[in-house]
Amino acid sequence: MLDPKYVREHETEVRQTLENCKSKVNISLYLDLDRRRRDLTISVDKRKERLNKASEEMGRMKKEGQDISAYRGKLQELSDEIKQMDNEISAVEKDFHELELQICNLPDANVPVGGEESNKELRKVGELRQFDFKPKPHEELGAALGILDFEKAAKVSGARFFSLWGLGAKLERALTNFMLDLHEKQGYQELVIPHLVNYQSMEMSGQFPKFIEQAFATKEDNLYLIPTAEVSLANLHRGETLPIGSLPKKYAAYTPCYRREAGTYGKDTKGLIRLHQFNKVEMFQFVEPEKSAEALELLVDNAEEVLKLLGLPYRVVVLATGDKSFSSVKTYDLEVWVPSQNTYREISSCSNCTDFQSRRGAIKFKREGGGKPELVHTLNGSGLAVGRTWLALLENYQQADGSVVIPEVLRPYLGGLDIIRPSK
RNA sequence: GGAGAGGUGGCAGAGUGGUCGAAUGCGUCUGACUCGAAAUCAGAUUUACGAGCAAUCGUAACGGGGGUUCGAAUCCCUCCCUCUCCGCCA
Repeated sequence: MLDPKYVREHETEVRQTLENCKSKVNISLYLDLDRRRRDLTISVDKRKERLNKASEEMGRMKKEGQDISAYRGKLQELSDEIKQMDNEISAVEKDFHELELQICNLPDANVPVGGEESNKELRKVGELRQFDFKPKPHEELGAALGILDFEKAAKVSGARFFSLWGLGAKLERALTNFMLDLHEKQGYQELVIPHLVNYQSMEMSGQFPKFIEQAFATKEDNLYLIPTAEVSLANLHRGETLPIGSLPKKYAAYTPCYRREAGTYGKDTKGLIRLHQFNKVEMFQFVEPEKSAEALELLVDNAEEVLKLLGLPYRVVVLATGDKSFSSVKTYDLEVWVPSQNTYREISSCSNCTDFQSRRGAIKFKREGGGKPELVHTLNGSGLAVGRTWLALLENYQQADGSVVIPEVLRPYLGGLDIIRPSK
């Protein structure tokens, strides 16, 4: 959510930046509703003042023992008028709020303008391995190794679900533990948090109302399965004023993520790339406003560290205005090399949401010398999507015979195992 | 799932129709006293929106929403949440 005052005072700039995001929000209507809301408030407040004064007077008279029965009902008309105006204001505010929820965060000035095609690669890290055989896709490798099975998962749940077996499951757990341990060293507190959240939480983090069709929902309880731990983490401090000394707050949590993937029929139908349920380790930060830009760079660094230690080649991309996340001012994607597809695929997304989420969730802090509470800035980043890490590892570390070498850093998490071989 | 209790300011805790945005205590901050500190004394101490250059003023908020009334923290309806006991359960 944007600051209405800011939109009011920077109309031209807001219009331009939203245009760059291909946001179709009617800013004229927004400003008009904002104006009406304020005009109505001014005139109803004047009436309320009159009513309050008169009511107080009656209270005083009654206390002095005077008979006020003659006045009873005299203020009815004014009271009714106020009620009517309040209703009108509510209606205007409802429209305004509905509109304001559709506006994405304004992109940072140095974010490239345009759609997906304008995303800008910043750097490539790690050597691409030269295979002396044709690298197999992970779904083939996994199936042959007996550690990955989509058919059985489909029997249980349907398309876009997976199951891991034996060392495959252990590898998933090893990766998760490795990531969480690393993030702890990087200063993140490990949390376990709800996977089912209420509407308000989805709205606060920016999922709703725009992406409501992408969420799995429970019919009876009005709860939603999280598409990312970001939702739960962002909402932990909703409505709180955090002590300045407690910032920055850095959290890491491992959760499954659930996505309906509506509108992606036919895309990435094979393998672990796109699923209704996958595991992810997520990092989240609450920071002081002036520190969020730098915090984003460090956050990306923290995510990159996982890939570096695992020895997986990747590249860093800054997303263009039309491709960045709805709530963010700037988003970096980390893309891991997938040999069988001969391309890089997203494995982490790191965003600075500035005060966009904290405004929706009223998350504030107070500065040292006192003063008004200010909104904190929030940042989120995957560290990493575990399933995609699993597949990248299989593909990048495969050998001609179909076995997979385990990177050094992961071996302690697998009881010293150095290679996954086909079971006989 | 059954029965009951309760949700008030940073915390504790009064307040059952009328100057109640809210007693009191604790905490916090400022000042006095002190070489300094403790103790003591005095004062201050919510947030949002709006008007104003500003001082300031207005409105709203006692879990959320609705109702009764000139007037609601207080009465009524409804939803949510928390706690206790019983049952069930990983």
